[in-house]
Amino acid sequence: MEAYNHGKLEKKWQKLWEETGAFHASDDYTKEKYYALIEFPYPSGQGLHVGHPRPYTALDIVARKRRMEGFNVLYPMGWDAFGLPTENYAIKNKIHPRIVTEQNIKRFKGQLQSLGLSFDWSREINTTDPNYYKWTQWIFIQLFNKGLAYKKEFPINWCPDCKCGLANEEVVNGACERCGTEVVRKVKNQWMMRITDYAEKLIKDLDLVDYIEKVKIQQKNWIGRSEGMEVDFTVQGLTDKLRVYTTRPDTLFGVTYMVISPEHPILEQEKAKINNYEEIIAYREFSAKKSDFERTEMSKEKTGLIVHGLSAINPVNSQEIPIFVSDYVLMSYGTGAIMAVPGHDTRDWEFAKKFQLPIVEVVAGGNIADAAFTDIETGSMINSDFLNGMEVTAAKTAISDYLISKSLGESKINYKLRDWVFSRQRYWGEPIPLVLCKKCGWQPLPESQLPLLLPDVESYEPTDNGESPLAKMTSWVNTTCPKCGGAAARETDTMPQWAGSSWYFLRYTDVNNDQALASPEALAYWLPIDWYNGGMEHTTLHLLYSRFWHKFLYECGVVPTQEPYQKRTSHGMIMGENGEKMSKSRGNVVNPDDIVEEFGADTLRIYEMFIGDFEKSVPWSMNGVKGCRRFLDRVWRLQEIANKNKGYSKELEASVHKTIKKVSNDFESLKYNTAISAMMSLLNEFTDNGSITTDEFKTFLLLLNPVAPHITEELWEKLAHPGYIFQQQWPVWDESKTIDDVIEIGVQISGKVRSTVLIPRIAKQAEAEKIVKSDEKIQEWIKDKTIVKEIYVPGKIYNIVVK
RNA sequence: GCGGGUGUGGCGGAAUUGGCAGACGCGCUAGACUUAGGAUCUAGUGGUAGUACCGUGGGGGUUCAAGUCCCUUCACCCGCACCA
Repeated sequence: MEAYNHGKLEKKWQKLWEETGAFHASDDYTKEKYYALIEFPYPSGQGLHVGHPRPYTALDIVARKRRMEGFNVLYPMGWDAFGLPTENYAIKNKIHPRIVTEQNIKRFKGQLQSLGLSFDWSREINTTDPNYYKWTQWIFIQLFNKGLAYKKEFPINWCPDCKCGLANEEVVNGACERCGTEVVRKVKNQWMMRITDYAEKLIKDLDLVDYIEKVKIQQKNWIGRSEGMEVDFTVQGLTDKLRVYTTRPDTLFGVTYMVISPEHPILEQEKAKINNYEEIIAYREFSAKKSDFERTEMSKEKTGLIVHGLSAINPVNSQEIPIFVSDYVLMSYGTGAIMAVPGHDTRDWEFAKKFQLPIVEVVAGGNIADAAFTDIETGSMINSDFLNGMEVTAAKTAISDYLISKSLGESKINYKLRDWVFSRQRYWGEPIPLVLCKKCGWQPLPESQLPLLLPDVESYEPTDNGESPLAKMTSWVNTTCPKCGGAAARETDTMPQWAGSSWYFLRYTDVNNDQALASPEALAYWLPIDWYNGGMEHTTLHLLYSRFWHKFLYECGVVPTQEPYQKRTSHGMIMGENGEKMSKSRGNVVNPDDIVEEFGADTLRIYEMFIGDFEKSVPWSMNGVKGCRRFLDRVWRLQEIANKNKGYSKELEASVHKTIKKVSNDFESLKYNTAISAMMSLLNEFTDNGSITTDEFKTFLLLLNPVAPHITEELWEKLAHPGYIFQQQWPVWDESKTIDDVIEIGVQISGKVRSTVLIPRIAKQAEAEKIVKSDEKIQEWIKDKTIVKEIYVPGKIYNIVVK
């Protein structure tokens, strides 16, 4: 028997798969389809990380199994190639980002192909390809035409190092997600996406899909829906009311002051009446200078000051109350003004303590001298006139009805979700296909002028004044208005990286279409994506953005489904051997190329699937890799004990059927580790048995094939089975054969296992009792004891309680 | 602070409805074969003081029976963070 030469054999089969187009999805729309998708990678300069193959292999297993089950499978791959790291690298090394991207993709693709992943490479896409981003631009124009893309003066998160604006989602702990620099506020004129219009649908339609629960919860938390009321407070001497948002209208009688945000417009409007206006402006500037991080840090200590000259009237008890300015009230949420109920809101309580404001108890049940009582489950209303004695929920309804009937307020739903800042002042992104005409305003390019190509520039370095590098290209910027033909200027900001990834899964269905982003037939056939796997870090960014675009395209009649992804799962990270995150600086990075070279792709694939719970982070283990290689060596040596007999032998039949069942089920439910352990166990039985039939060997190879496609293909060929293994049928199990007639059950004495007995699975109480009591050990245990009770659970346990 | 999650051998991890805790793999120990072994094979491997007892973060409870259910408590991880 020749040795298991993984290098030679893996290349051989990869070449054959490629030449025969083995994994190309068919355009035969009459077959039952299956669309499996993994998040396409950003082709970074570092090359593939051992974390990448984990999800790719997991869905490769599903894709390969589905093909064997007769489905027409689409399992595509592409490149999310716009983005900052490439641009930064290009600037540093004076190479055009396009060249850098090409090089990186070449490397990534070679690495992925060496893993034997069954991607349909004929459908490869690249977000930086003009034929692709033509449609990204086209979608942008549709959004613009429907008023969902708009330009706005907006204080954005600005990274002084990247010289670029960031979306809220890209700011982590007040620092830039990419480079870690502290983010500052900067007011800029930005393109925005009205994702907030879809807030309700983005929450509600989670009911239509099968996502792992934590993804749904995170999305809901991020959108942050809250139900409450807007209530009008009269300001002394003004006709305009001061409107607040509250989720606790029931505590209205406990309001002892109001707080408005330092940016609240009333301050500007009524500055004549405000005696300490200068002081307030100084406070506003002080707050504005604080970074997000400082704001968070300082949350322990409330700051602010009273607005002299303005006071408000509580609409339910006509009490006059002071108005304060404080930056704990945000202009960007609700109305930028709150009614303060220090007795029942922690922040108001802290503020009231600091400024020695009265604290009134309106919900009995807590101790408001020590802390605000915020519980809404227990407690009843006091000091609240007609609400007294009611439970909180009842009081909410009563006060709402009252306020609405008196036109003092109205019900209101608020969301934490903000509109999506869509502009980037960077070169390496999709140009925004709009021009600004002095006469006609912002005008979209006609479709015939798409794609609007990213021009070659002399220098693509970001500018210090915060403008895109494209702004320097006057010959490109100056153009004519598509509407009136007059002089106009192009938008010079580019789109964020999230743009290209918000719809890429649509393009895979019909990659070469130049009439539409994909044909309606292709979309109708392939959508929705049956199984989408990706990282948890994309739950609030990519997943939300792409669902938003998809919903928009659904309303435009472009796509046939409300939701893009039917099922979403998520994988855990692979950590370094020392349990820390893999990074160059920690020196614990494992390069997949080295593993493929030394042990083979099949070993790497098995290892990454066997390493642990797919959803959890796990440390890398070189010894674990070796163990998986040993397993494949033993699989290879099965040749030595294979005989020519057909069918399953009596000794192994039950185990084979059980293993088919376990592996089939586990592959469907993210339990790749136990599927592999089941195959290892079967292999152990095979070797213990000393001989296996052709059919036992065949079944084993078929089960292993999705995980270890190369070695199984080779052994299939060596055994002279007809065809290729990837064309075979997935094995089926006979349920009746998985059930043993005689089983071993534990026998307990007073709840402790003292012996085991072999017993017919369907044995009745009397029969079981006879078998159990003839067991020597048990006889010893029950000797001289009184049997109090006997419990027999067929197939499980026999318990004798003695005294 | 809020939301979500996790605690099981030396390590990664298994354990349908409560029903033999530790599958499978690593590591370790002994032996075999070897000039040699980081190869392969065989046997063993939760702890302890060897027929027993103790063991699933800690404490309490329900039950004939608890890793699994209930109460309580601790530790760690992830996400959000003044969202009224």
